[in-house]
Amino acid sequence: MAERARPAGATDDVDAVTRAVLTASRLLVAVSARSLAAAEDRVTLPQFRMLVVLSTHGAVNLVTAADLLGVNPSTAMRMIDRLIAADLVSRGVNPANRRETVLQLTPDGQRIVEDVTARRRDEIAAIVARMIPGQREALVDALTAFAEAGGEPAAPGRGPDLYPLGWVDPTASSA
Amino acid sequence: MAERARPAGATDDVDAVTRAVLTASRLLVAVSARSLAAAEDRVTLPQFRMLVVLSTHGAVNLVTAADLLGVNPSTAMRMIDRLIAADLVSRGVNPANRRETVLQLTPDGQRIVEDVTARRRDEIAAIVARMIPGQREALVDALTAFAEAGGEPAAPGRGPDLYPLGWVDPTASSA
DNA sequence: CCTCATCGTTTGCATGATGCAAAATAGGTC
DNA sequence: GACCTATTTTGCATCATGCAAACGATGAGG
Repeated sequence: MAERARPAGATDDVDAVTRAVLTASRLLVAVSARSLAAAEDRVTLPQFRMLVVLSTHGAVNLVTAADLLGVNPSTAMRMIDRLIAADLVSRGVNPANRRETVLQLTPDGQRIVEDVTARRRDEIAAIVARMIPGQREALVDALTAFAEAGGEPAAPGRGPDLYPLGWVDPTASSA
Repeated sequence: MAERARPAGATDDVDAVTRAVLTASRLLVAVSARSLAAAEDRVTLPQFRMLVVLSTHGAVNLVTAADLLGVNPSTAMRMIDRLIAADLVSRGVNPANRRETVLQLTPDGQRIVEDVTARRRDEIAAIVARMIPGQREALVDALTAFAEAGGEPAAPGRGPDLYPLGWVDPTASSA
């Protein structure tokens, strides 16, 4: 819609950028999928997402974890059961409020998240390293402008950089 | 790994770009998630992925669809059953080879894919439209260089532009 | 023609993810 | 102590998933 409603000049402009964004998007998804692949024989994708949530938000109770994940508490409940059985998550009782549980990653669970995260960072860094320095600077500026236009907080070094991690791409398989 | 093994100068450079890429990545996932939301009360996410496959690859048989989706034929089988029940996909018999089926989108199925695709394009176009023209050009160049460094084919106008469409973001919900 | 290996589809079985609704449990109020 | 609320847990139903086996159609040799 947005592009169709304009004279040809501005249209082609926005359209070209959109196409470039979509292509880059495809690459990013492919990178993430590869990073994830390593962990997929230990946990399912939803389980990994739960690990990410616990990794970024530390000790939380069940409803909070469910909210952060955007799923029903009952779903989170059974997922946690399985993760505990796999020794990736621990469940304790909040001494201040005995009706709440306290969920936390075990060292094993922490390590899985770190491994995938590191792998993804490395893959992106490797791609970036193949660009010439001038392109790198330009990319930072361009992406920063894009993220700002899209209203995405620039995500400063907030810990171990966990972001859009844990997706599935429908078309990546067809590539 | 890749960054840790270098002196500080080059490291910070690559690191800054990596961070920018990850931020942009998060935005792109958020955009896709929003585009998908509209369709999620009609089909599940795996079902939508199947629709995308059928939309891009036209009439295919079951094993092909399963391969494109990266799932077991039995999984694809039952998914197709449900999509047929919802009148989003049709199943016929290949007259040339009666042991093969021919799967195709119904008009309804086609429309769902088109709606989500259009919504996503529009959202990205809207973001791009908020950037100043100079930034837009720079973004195209930068992303093109990035995609090339990552070995992603620049995806020319190959039809209705279907790409990384249909993911799930573990951290998007926590934003 | 009949038989057999093969390919594509389908079904059986088991596990995980998911949501809604209801039960059980713990905390706080009057 | 009765009552309301928040949290966890369980019951039930549906979808997604893979592996293995059964079924059905093709095509090649005999």
